[in-house]
Amino acid sequence: MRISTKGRYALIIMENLANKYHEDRFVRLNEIADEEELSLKYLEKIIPSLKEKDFFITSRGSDGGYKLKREPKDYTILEILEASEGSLAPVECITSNTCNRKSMCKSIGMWKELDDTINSFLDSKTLEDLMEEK
Amino acid sequence: MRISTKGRYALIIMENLANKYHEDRFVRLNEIADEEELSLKYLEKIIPSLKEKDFFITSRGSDGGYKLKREPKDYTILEILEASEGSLAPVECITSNTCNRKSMCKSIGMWKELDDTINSFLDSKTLEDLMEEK
DNA sequence: TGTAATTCCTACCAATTTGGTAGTAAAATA
DNA sequence: TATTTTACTACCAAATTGGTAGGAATTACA
Repeated sequence: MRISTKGRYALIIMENLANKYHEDRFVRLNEIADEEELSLKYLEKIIPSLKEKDFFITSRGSDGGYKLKREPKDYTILEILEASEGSLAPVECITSNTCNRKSMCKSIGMWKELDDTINSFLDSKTLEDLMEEK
Repeated sequence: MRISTKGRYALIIMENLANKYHEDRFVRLNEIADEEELSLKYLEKIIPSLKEKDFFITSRGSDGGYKLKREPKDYTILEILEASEGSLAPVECITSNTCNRKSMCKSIGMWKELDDTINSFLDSKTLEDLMEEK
């Protein structure tokens, strides 16, 4: 039941930008890739899902880059992970309703409780919490 | 962050046997496959990881099959899922210690808390809870 | 006006994981 | 000995994961 690199790297991008929030400048993705020792090209592929959720202000061209739109405390870890990974639901039937064992399934209630547990934990954590961690 | 069919089907096998616990007989895997509308051959592949944890008493040959060793209330959902899926840790570094970003990582504390949250929830649920669900 | 730097976009790809199937050996019962 | 069942091993196709590559669009600056 793993979070993939997509979600983990998305969190790293956001956390890197959070630490530079008060510098009020556009941060190049290459700067993040260098500092975090990750591939620029791969980070480029993770960015669109975050941008879609309106997480940052971007500037293209020379001197362009990214900066957070809101304050770090106003991003929950849940919304960042859901943006990059999709739903975190432990079983598909919670979100999709397409299971044909539904009538006989005795586990669905437990899975829903687990999903709620995970979601409410991640919804209670913000980017700021990660910054204070260090 | 999905539980795979291995874990879900393991739970189904265990829950099926739990409902027949008081019948005190060996239940053929084919009976479970039929009732749950799952492939016998695939269930056969899930069984060894459960057997390894000493979850049931087995009998081979004609009239053979499986029955639970302990009472349903004495199996936690956590141990069943861990037996079939391996660790449920949301990131590898919690269990393996092989991450080279470790010194700079600001998320590890949060991941550990999430792991604890998931584990303690699943440790609080037993096979019996699933039976009462229906 | 041209050049460099940067985001944005699309296509490709190898390795791993997932979700199985198939066949046969070993054991137990009748 | 025949039948039934678990136990074991090998194989396999499709999807997912974790990338790489290349170029177009956009902007700042000399």
